[in-house]
Amino acid sequence: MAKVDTSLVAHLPLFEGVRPDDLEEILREARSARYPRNTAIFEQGADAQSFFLLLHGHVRAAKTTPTGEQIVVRYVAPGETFGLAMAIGAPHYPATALAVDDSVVLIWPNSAWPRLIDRFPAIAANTLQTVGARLQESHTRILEMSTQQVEQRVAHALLRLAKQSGKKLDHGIEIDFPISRQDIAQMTGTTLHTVSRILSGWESQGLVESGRQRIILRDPHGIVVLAERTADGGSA
Amino acid sequence: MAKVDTSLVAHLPLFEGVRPDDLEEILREARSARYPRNTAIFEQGADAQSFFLLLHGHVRAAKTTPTGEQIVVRYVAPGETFGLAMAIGAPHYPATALAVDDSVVLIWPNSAWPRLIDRFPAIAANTLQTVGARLQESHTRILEMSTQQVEQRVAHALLRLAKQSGKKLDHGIEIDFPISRQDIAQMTGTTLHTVSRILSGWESQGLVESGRQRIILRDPHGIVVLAERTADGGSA
DNA sequence: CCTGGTGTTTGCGATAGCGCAAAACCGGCC
DNA sequence: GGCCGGTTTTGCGCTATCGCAAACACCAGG
Repeated sequence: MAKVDTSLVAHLPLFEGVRPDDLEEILREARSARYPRNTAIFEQGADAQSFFLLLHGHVRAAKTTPTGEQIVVRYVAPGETFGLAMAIGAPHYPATALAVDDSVVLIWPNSAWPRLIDRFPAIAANTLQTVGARLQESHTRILEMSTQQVEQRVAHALLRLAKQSGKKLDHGIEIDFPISRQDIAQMTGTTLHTVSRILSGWESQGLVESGRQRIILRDPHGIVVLAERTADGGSA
Repeated sequence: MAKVDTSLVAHLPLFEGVRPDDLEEILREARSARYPRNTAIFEQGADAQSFFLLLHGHVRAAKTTPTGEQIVVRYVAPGETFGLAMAIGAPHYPATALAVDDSVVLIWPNSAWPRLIDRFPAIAANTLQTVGARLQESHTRILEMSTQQVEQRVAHALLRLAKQSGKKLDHGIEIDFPISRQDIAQMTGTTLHTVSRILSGWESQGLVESGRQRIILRDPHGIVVLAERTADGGSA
């Protein structure tokens, strides 16, 4: 197994405040693995045995109900951790992680966690911050679902994706991994049909350009405007 | 200011793994305060200067949109922490905290936080667990809002409240603080009108008994059944 | 080049729940 | 004991969005 260069990960929030030689020790406890597109990294409900740091690619974390409906909890971008079940005291993974693109991850056994935070308290503090940030995002999402209509929610979702994983183009921003109408529906609490209708509408207004599992924001600012619309159409 | 007896708080999750004499030192850094019913403890957007531990009473954390709509993020029960903005790296409180009942809290200045987690790493770990638990709850809530209809969401909300803050009665469980239809609407992403209709319906079926800011679950099991209903009425 | 399969578009009816409005209720305060 | 303000109840029309169904488009593989 190839050794991971510390310089690749030293700047990540997770390791802020960790000394370089400590970092080397930390990385020695991890192994790396590659997951091809559309393979599962772990399944919801499985015993949580490891936690992960995404190096390359994109991972979708999704939760499934007993009746089979799914929601997307989040998309993981390179540099972010996921599968932190142990850190937050859960014995099982609360969601399923799927590589939506060929992905490379670092994997630590859960048994390493107590030792890590004991020796490097900064890691606990950093993790607390990122989990806290995710909590805030969740609350924002709940707020949106409670108070906004579908079109605005979709707009917000796309803007967040563009910010997190957007590739700047000559004219516009492309979301940098395969994402379907269904995925967006599962992020915003609606159906793929409604998402499709909305995107079609936006496309005819030149706001976006999209196709099979591919979305380009041609007019990000226009989408921001949509996202912030109060609710009254405003079409004089 | 009266000194806080360590035995009152020693068993709380926050202090798990902290030695009794350390605990005393920790408590010395806090002051306590009393907030009468319906007074604000802090406002959304204000500089986060302190974090809190609720000793008695009940606190509602709510988020407001720019346009004035509100959602209830959670109800804080005695023994729980709130206002952890600093711990999660936020310079401002992301929500407003209101004492919904006469409440007593311990208050630490944020400046104490770095020192605390430095000297007592268990506190960081414990906080990570509770924040993680809240994150999971948020995800569950998002899942519910995405996949269930209003009646089921209200059922789930009441059950959670009953579990967290229910007072056992001879026959039924009473939610132990004043809560209005509007509050429940803001927890479930609906309107007070719809909540009122639902509770009226349940009342006529003997499932609940309720009045002004007061709810008693007379048949908790019946509500569980409702909460788990797939969606098809089933009235054949 | 053809074919299968997944993802997308679109039409059309059905409806859960909203939004507004008005009335009834309730509890505490003066 | 009566008044006042917040809370709750209820009616009624409306509409955003779902749900189903069918037709399409596109990519990958053979």
